[in-house]
Amino acid sequence: MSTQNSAAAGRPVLVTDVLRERIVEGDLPPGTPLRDVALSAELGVSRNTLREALRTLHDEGLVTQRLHKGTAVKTLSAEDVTDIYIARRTLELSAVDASPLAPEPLLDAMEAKVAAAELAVSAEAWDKVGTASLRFHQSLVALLCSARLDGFFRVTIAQLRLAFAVMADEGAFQAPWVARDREICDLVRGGRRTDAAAALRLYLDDSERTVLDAVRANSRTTTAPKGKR
Amino acid sequence: MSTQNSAAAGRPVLVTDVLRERIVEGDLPPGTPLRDVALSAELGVSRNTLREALRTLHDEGLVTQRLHKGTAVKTLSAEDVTDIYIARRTLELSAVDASPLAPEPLLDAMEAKVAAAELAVSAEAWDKVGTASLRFHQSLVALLCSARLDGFFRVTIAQLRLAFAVMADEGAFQAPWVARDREICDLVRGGRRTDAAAALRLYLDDSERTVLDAVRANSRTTTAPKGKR
DNA sequence: GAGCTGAGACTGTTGAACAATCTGGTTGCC
DNA sequence: GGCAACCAGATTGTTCAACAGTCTCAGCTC
Repeated sequence: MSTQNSAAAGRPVLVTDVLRERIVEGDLPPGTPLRDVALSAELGVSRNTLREALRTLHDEGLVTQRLHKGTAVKTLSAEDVTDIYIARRTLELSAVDASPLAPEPLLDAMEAKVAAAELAVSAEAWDKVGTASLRFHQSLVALLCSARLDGFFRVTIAQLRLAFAVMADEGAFQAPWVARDREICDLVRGGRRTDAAAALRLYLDDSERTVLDAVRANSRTTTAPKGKR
Repeated sequence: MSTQNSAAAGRPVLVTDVLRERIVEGDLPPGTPLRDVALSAELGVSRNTLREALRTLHDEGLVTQRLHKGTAVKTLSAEDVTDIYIARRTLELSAVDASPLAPEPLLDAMEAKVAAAELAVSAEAWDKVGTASLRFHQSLVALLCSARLDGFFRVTIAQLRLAFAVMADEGAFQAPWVARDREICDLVRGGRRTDAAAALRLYLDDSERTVLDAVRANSRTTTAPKGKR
């Protein structure tokens, strides 16, 4: 039902998309080895095409490749998380700073993302909330009007989802984040740049702490007690 | 003497490096078609390996790939240039802002890059000056202490060099930029963040204007007068 | 029980093959 | 003579089968 064959028969870009989806959705948890013979058979493409897809995912930082040891879904280290949050602070705070110059449609799009996240919360679709919230932050960065920064941020956020995948996302526990998204969004729309930046900075600090705790807890359970592999 | 064969026989990562070097150094000017059969023979690798290298370069934005039309060295548009300079402003200005928190060795490294650029100027090695100056800006972004931002900036700068490659880099014409690099570097080291940011902003504005003019002039000469392909 | 050895599995890379598509020139028609 | 259809060569996208190099682990020896 989940791992159907010939799901992506055809273009290699589709294979890449399928694998990326499975990875960021947590279907393939961090550490999972991606063996090309098995995967190429499962997806109905040749080994060469699959290897091209894996290389793209490697360039995006979603998998690790070691010579003659193959490919595996990347396990985020604590250093990775702090690195990612430096990038988030840099881009998102710059975006808030540049928000007065942003074209109106982009601000509308940003507001729409917050509304979507709030909708997911009220519908108690907890598995969708995290993604919806990240979409808001993506649309925040979009205020900078740089396709390159957008692309970089998208990849970075995808990597961050690797950490989310190992977190126990226990329902209503996520709702407060969306409320803070709304607060930041409204401050930006109201032109209160300094306040928005302050709120965003606190948000990112708290978020980083949460993710770091989860990653550290996960690294302990997967290395110390059980010598798995 | 220049296009030797078996120059990169071996690993595909080496093939990628060789091609990237040739592209950013202007050896392969923008628009040059990269035909895989010819290139794979020239570099002494198989077509499959070469195609993997081309895919990586595509992910880095150095070449364009269109279905059934193959790969060609990317020609930077005016939109690309403004996009790149938005990214430069975002990252470099953030770096200046974060410079008080940067570890001392990174500040030393930054100063060393400026010194290297000045050395190239006094040696009148004009072909090296542009690269040396960009290395200073790379080391400036390094103050942010994020490997991901470093990598993104490296790729972005490599794309910018596509524009440099089509510019007539006529010698001493480049020296003033290095002097301004020195000014910015000293302001950063002196802890005068605001002044450094102002100087950097003016620098980037002027630089963007120069590159934009060159790109626009180039696009006119390659489309309007001569219907060259 | 520690260290060596060999078999099997997997990866990295190659070369050849084939279908789909693009390009440029030629042919035929008006 | 001009224009459209068309055909052939070239190039790309993708697949397949093969082989050498490397890693892993079980079994053997001491």
